[in-house]
Amino acid sequence: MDHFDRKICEILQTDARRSSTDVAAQVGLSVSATNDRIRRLQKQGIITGWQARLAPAPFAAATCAFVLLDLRYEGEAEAIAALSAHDAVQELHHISGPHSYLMKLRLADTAALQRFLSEVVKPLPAVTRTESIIALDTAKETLAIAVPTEEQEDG
Amino acid sequence: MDHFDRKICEILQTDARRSSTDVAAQVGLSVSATNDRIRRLQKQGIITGWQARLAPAPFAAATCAFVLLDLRYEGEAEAIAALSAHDAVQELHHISGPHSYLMKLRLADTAALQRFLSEVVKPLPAVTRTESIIALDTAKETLAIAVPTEEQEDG
DNA sequence: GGTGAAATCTTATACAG
DNA sequence: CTGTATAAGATTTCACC
Repeated sequence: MDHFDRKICEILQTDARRSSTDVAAQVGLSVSATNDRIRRLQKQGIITGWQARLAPAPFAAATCAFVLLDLRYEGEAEAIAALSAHDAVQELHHISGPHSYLMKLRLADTAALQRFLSEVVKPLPAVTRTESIIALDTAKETLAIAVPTEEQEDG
Repeated sequence: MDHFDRKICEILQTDARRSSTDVAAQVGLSVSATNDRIRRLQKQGIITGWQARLAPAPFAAATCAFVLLDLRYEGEAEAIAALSAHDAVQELHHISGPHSYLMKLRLADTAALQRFLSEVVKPLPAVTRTESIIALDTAKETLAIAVPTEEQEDG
């Protein structure tokens, strides 16, 4: 993980379809060295995947909601596995504070949220309570992380 | 937006680097038709971007936190713009319920969170109160949305 | 580690059917 | 939309530093 790797990651995070020729020119390495590094970054698990971002609206996923979950210990693992398997569930975090988990959902509308809660979440025996928060508007939504330009003590 | 478009989106959401030849073979169209569709999907704003997913740990972004923000109306827009500009801020949603906004952060550690709150969030005049939630463990984290196989009344 | 160039493979464009 | 042809461009491989 040197300066070149970070620059490659930064470029590909923004535009995964940039050609190696292009990336090579921007980072100041040869095409073959750049390709080697991209392959190595994938193998090391630093680049974990390549995805096209899709607009939610055309796929009936315009409504974003967060659900705070209270869980009892018995059945917790099963509940988390079941929820993670749903493709309406975009995020599922075990959290600090009074609630157990925070779940982010993408659904067609509030009716679909109601259906998801009553048909998927409520039937899980571990779930004792839920608290839903609707996202009225989203100012920012990305998985991109900051790629520092200077060296760090990680990786 | 027909069956072919949805299948193309589904494939590219999972692997943005799949070659057109590959995608064409999987959806059952010619390479030229597939390329035309990919270009059209981008132009229509259905495919909004291409990104490499990066592992947070090697970039000192291993800590994920959610911050509930209470804002007063004056200066709200400026505060949201300022927070959105930060690359530690991955998500920023205007939400229903007692709090105004929900913000998702990725930072090196809790010390960095403390610094972000005191140096970036607290100085914003619109912010009246914050409540931080630390993600102890993340079971699922994706921006992928469900691509229904059947026709829908959207787009 | 890196380079550069040839060989191979992929993609883009255009057009006939 | 399919299929083909051609041109442009990308990737891989390899000899060499």
